[in-house]
Amino acid sequence: MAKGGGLTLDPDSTSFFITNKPTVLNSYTEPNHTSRFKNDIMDISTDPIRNSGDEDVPSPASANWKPVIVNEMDFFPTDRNCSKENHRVNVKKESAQDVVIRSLGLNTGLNLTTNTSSEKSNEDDRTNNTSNKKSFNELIALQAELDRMSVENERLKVLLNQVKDNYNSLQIHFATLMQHQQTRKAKTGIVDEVINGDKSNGGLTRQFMDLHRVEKDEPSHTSSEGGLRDCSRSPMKDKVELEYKKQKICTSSSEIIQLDLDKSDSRNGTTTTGREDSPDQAIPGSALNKAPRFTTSRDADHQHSETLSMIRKARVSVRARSDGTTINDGCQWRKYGQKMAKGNPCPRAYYRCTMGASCPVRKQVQRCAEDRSILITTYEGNHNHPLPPAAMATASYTSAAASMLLSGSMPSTDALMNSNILARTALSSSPSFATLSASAPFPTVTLDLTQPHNASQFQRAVQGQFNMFSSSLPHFMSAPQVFGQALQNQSKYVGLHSSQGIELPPFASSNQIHTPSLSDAIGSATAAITADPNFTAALVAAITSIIGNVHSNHSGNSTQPTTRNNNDNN
DNA sequence: CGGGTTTGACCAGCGC
DNA sequence: GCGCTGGTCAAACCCG
Repeated sequence: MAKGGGLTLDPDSTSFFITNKPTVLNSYTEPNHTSRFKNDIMDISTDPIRNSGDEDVPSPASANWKPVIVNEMDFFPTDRNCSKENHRVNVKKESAQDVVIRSLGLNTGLNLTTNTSSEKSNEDDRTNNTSNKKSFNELIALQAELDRMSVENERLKVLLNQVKDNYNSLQIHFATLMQHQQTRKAKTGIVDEVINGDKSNGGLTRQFMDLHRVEKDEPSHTSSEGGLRDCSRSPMKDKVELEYKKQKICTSSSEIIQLDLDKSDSRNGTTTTGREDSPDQAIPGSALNKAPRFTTSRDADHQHSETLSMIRKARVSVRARSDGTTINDGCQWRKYGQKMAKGNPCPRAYYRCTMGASCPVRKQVQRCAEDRSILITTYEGNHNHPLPPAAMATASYTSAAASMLLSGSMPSTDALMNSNILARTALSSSPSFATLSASAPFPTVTLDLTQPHNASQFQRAVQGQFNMFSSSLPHFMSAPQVFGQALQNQSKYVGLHSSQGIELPPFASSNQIHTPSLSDAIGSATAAITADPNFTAALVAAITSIIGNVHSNHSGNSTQPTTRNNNDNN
């Protein structure tokens, strides 16, 4: 490009390159022309323009001819097709841009003239200044354009986030409406005792029922008055929709706490019925049994049974990559059936927990039709027996489902708040990580642990909530122990225990194992999470289990031993 | 022999 | 009412 060296301007990087050799300038730019000095500056002797006898350009042989030595520039090397006039030297002309720049008082600060000849310095400076000012204008324009694009980019980002939020909200709402339609057709004679029961506790729930009715489109709902609800409405749907309304309306923690407290009134627990498969025992250790009692026992019984039955049907589905027939969740299962499910060539296996005499917990295992390496495990119910620490994660799935799907049904304490926050944090941080489905037949929360992105995001969510939890964790379940147990579980998967220098029995109690520091645990958990999705599943459930424990401990109204409480003794 | 798995049958819910 | 589908049961079978 530059034959004799000099100064060039890289149009891409907008930086100047100074070469050693001065260049004899034999070209110039028309005042209003957008082209720049050409890089293919020729030697005067070989310049066809000069040889053309153009009278505007003095010949070297003439007395007036003075070679103009300036730095070679290449502002726009692609502009190689400009007319011959562009190559002429007319340093006495001043471009309009120069005038503008000078009138604006702009000082490029660029004095890149390498020519030391005093008699040519003025012309050199003028030529350099002209080109530099033009380039400076270009820089300013580019910078302005860059700034404008940045602003536009930010605006689009905000717009995208808004669209995503709206999409998620609509998705939840759509699922709710679908559930509503199905339940409305299915149920015809349900007497609304929930509403009646809420009359005794300030009517805050009523407000949401009314709000719900106001927002409903169906005339059958808008026409109802005086606390009577459409008989076709199922409590399940109401719970789901209430949660949806809550997420839309509540923007502060205090609001959420208040609402949760209100809901706890309508659902406080009673003693168990003793039926082995009763919902009460299906949710052992659930905070449902420990809520403050504000309503009559009849209402409480009814609402309690409804809610428990509802939660009994809530499911947690975990998608994780596994080569085995099932994921190692620490529980003992007995397969009692296998069916070919519609739409999936892989059979669905049915398992029942055998760790308890009449444990109601069951799970379904089926491989993903699209990706056979993904194992979809769906848990249902809660254990009614003590569980080893390694199985604590599994024991918590249904509680997590209740928290995420029916958080409005949970009696509220600050711990419950944490539970909701955790669920919402996971959901909000990565909508693709956990998805809620209120569609028939059962409300299901799906944890997708097949993507490392989701796992890491949830890990961050858990880590973010960790400090909040650690301050309220029960004394018998310190935060490091949580991760310790999780790490213990993980160690069985990937052999991390060897790195810890300890050997862990399969169901070793927490106080027998090495308790890592918080930072170590988090760090190890982070590494483990990214290494094994199964561990992420365990960690998810472990955290939610602790949340449940915290709540149970805070409520202090336990009427029966629970699975988690029993585990807490470890 | 006990515990777990397999597999065909049975039942209930739902849609047409 | 009928067929489809999901879920469960239980006898037969397998395995350590």
